[in-house]
Amino acid sequence: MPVRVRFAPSPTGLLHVGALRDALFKFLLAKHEGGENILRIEDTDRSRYNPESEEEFITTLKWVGITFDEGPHLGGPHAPYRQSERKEAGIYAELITVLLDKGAAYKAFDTPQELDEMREFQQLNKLAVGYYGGNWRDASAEAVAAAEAEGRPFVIRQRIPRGEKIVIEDLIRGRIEWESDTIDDPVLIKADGMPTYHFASMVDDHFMEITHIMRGEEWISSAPKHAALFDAFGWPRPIFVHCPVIVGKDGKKLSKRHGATRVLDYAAEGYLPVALKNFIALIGWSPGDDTEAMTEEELISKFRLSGLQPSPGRFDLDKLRWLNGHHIRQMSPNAVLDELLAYISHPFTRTYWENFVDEEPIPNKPPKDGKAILARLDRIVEWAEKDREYVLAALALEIERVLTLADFGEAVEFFLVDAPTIDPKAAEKWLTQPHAADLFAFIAANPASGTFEEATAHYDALLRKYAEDNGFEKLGPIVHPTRVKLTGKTTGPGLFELMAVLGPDRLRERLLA
RNA sequence: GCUCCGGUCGUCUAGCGGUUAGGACAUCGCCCUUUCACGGCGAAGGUCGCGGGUUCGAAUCCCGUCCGGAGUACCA
Repeated sequence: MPVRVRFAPSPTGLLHVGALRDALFKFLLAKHEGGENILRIEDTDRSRYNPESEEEFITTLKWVGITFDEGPHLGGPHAPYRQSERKEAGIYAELITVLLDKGAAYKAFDTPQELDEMREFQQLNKLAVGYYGGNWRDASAEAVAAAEAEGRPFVIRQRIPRGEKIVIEDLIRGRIEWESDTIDDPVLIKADGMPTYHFASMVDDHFMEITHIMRGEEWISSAPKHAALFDAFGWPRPIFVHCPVIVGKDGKKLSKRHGATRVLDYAAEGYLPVALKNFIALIGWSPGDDTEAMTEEELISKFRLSGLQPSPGRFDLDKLRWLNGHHIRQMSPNAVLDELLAYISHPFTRTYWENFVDEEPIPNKPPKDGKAILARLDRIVEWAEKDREYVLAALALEIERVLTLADFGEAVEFFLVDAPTIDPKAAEKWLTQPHAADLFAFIAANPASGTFEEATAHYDALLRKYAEDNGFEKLGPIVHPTRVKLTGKTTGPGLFELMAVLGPDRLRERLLA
């Protein structure tokens, strides 16, 4: 039987990294097993419904490269893929009748106030809080009929069996069991006629032939209800896989309060989809050996359910940054430029930086200025149009000293301006050297020609010759002033390479300025 | 309160009865070198939450305990 899994988000807001990990594991499993990955929208809560949310999901998933075989945007043999539409189609109404007829569900007419009082009483008496029968589980048919005749609003609850053990076999955690008496009777159909997750999701999983219910561990508590529901219908139970969650720095469930949890924010900050996938996959999963940096193909070929781990993991931004740098370094300058151009023009990159407020500026440094970051990136676009080869050469020199796509803006800036902004401290130290003017004139008078390699070798030899002729034992006093004059900075690519890329004209112009 | 899940260097992890407890990020040092990176090498960092067992032998199995987390909605 082919593996079939589903990513079933509730369209209430943004797609955050926790949900992404959930989606990623399923995607990887489906790909690895040659199975199917299904997208289903669980929009049964009308009060929390957010119409922009579904688009956010589709955009994010597309950016990150998680694909589906069936879904609302794709169609498929089990359409519709939105629960609100499935409700309209009468799927749940029909099935709840089956349950009612079997006695596996019952109507409950409790008012909200009654429910509140019940919980208050339970709390006061240190009892388990929940609906363990209430007034309606064992109500007579007459009482139910009378309440219904009065037109009183009701919900339909699942009649959890009593006095039994409910056992599930979780693929990651093994056997988990509950006394059924500790499981409360969940609402299956709300007063507005909409099904709850507990009902709609299980029904859909059954009819969509889902083989593995993969979800976050926060669902373990409701697993016995779900198992009991499958049993009540007489349906075979799918395999339960309760994945560990990703938690924030404080060890609590990751939420919007922890800052950048929106996946598209990572896109906007210049993280590569492959790096994000690689990183996210490594929280809670490991290939079993020591490999960590993986391409998407490797991720797919190495992904096994048995590599899943039970304990929650923390989100370590440093490691993401390292991995992102690693993946950037795997790319050719050409591929980097294409990626960069796409990145810079993405609407979410632009809105992110335009509205960026640096909430945690690095001490002693000015806060990050989003608009300035965008301006630098735009310079790359501009130059790529008029001189792609030049930009490519500049990128090639910076690839190994960059962690995100956004970093390229600053890294490459000095190549793309008429005159570099000189760091005052660097100028004070190196441009005040007595031999500086003479040195610069000497270099300007001896331009290189030929290929990049030849030019690099030329400047290498040239500066060494200057050092020798003028009695400098070390190259530092020659190299540093030149670097500051040409780039405005004390750090950056090898000086000779950078000179070769700038070329004789720009060199002369900057040196003699 | 009740129910369940989890617990190996700061962080992510390997480990499945016999390992000097391995790797990665971060940190520090050295090498490379014109700087910054990259890369290479190395160091520091873990009494495997704790306490009992079982065993010749336990991070690994059992019991207890502590701590952390989740659920406890007509949300998912």
